[in-house]
Amino acid sequence: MERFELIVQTLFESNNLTEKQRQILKAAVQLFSEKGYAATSTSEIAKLAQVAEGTIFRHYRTKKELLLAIVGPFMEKIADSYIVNDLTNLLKKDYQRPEDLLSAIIENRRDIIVQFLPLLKIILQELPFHPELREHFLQLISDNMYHRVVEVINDYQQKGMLKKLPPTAIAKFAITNILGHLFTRYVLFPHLEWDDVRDTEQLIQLIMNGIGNSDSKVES
Amino acid sequence: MERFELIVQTLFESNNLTEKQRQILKAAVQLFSEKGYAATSTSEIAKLAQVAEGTIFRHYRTKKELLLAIVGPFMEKIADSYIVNDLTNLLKKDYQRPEDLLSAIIENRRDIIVQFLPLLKIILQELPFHPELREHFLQLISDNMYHRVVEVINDYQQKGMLKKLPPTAIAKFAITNILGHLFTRYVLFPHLEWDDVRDTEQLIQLIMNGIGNSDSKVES
DNA sequence: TATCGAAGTGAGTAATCACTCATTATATGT
DNA sequence: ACATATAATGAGTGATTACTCACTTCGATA
Repeated sequence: MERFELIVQTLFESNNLTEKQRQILKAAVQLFSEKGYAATSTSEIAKLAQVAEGTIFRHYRTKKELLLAIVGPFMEKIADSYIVNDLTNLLKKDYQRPEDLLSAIIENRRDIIVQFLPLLKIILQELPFHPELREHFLQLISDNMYHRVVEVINDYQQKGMLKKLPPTAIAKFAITNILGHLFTRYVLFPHLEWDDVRDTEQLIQLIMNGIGNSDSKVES
Repeated sequence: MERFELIVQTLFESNNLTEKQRQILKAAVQLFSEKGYAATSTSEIAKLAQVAEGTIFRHYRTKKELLLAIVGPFMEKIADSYIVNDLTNLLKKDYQRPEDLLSAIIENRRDIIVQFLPLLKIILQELPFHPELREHFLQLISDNMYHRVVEVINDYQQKGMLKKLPPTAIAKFAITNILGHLFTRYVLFPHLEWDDVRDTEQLIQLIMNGIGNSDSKVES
């Protein structure tokens, strides 16, 4: 199954969509991610979806509603189920060393980014221009993820495995490095040659040096 | 002087522009950064610049040429003079401790980002859709900055102040953290309350823990 | 098989798009 | 003051935009 089809299917599996509706969503995801929302016309979408232009407006009253019909469910479903649940599962496994948890998180995040890259590009592109999207996004993070992360960090700190810095600073540092790495790897320079195994190991080591307690430091 | 005027003046000080031309560039920078390039019409630009729409096309044959007339000089002048020269000056000062150099770089980068935020937003927005811009950008970095950075890292490593990791890994780690921090600080969540002094100190400490040699480690 | 609501169509809408061009205003050098 | 060039204009261009609507097709149920 091709890329955009997989995205639409994963994202709208619960909804029962018409064949034409799925084609519209698929075409919209592709064109929005390739050309940007504003630079994509509804006639283009209709043409690529092999659908009359009127069919688009039967299901989505405006072009923006089509965008929200794609981005909204992604942020709710994916950001909610994938990210939160998967992260929770990761945290539940009670990795003995924080670096093991880090490693699991990175691999998990890598899969999501690779699979949903086009959707992430759309969101990154449109977030600055739609304040309601930004707030929705922020709320998802602060409501669901923030407390869990702080909890886990506290836990590791009490076990003496993390420096006694403010948990928010540790979280921000780790997230910045993980997302920064994955962003440069898959968004900025995906065509460069990468040694993923080595890079990941190096990244974890650097992060752990930053936040880990010296007593249990990893030897180079 | 207002924000966009300052940007245009700084960027085109050497060129002798007509008053109308400066108004056009100023309006274009504002609208492109606020609404995005594709979502901004030439009639809007003309209206905001208080200029006939034809005047725009007297100076710039197409809308895209207007975009390149803004983004190109920024990348050449600013990225070349500001970033490269300032960084070179920073490096020349031979900061004894790498954390002092880091601190200076962060403050320097902060000023640039704050001053040219609208232009940076335009570039971040349009980079994915203009391969020639991306290559130009990449070349500027790899040609001018890469070697200098590696040199400095080597220097500090030989003085025993940095871990003997590959200089590229150290550079990537430091850059990721600095840009990641400034990005979240000024682009993602500029409206949140920040304690810049404390945050910067904390960031430097975390970075130094990651790459600094344990012998000369900063005590918490 | 008849019925009926939903799905799909495509020609048509006014508005707006980037861009042109003949004309007018302004600046400069002599 | 005059000539010449450049800057600026704004009405006008065809193409394209998001979107509408009267109509046809489809599919399930009775």
